[in-house]
Amino acid sequence: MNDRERLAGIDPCGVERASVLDRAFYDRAPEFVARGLLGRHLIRRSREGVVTGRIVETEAYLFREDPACHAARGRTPSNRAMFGPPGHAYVYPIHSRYCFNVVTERRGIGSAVLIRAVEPLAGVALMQRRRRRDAIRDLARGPARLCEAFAIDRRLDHHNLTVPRQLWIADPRDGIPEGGQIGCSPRIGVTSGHGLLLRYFVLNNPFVSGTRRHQRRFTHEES
DNA sequence: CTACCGATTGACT
DNA sequence: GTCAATCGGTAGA
Repeated sequence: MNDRERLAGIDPCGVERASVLDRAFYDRAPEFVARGLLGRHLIRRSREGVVTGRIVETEAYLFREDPACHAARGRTPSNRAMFGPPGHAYVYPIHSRYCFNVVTERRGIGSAVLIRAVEPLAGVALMQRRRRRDAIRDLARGPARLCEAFAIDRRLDHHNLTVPRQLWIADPRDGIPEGGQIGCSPRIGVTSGHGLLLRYFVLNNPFVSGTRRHQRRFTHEES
């Protein structure tokens, strides 16, 4: 980056550095990060082109008293990124696919936020090619579909999301209904920790995953 | 080494 | 709604 670019706040890719979510954003409890990510834009730049999507569904995974969290039984070679610095990616394989998380809280605390769905914005044709599917609603509705559409795999495990390179999340929010009300429910697919309401989603957004049953809003009074 | 399993998806009734 | 494919990670012999 030369001085002119530095002064303009522009990196060599032409992206405004100020628009990228920074370390401080991720260095908080995962419940806050999960809610705060709704409405932000996920951006993936690769040799094939650029794709972007609005984050509409997330899930928090807690370091303590959360049996569904991959860090619950300590460090393993596979979950190492979870214990690393906040704002880095934790990408792990499941059922021969991938899921993408952002690491939260300080180094040594194994917590993260799973990005479950985005609403496609730019690069729809590229996403359709990667997914071998035309229906826009199904391009990134679900964590593994999202990874396929955005070409996210284990090579991006540990990737630093706080610089605008390959994969990052932009600061501006949009697409949240008036009043800022968001949905809250148990997490999808987990075999434990069902009493925890750690899934967050944009209400009435058709790009949120799950069936109609999953779109029901829970309150903290019910189990 | 083998056995088991999952934060999923897509096809099908 | 149901169900099976699929394979890396993990635990245990």
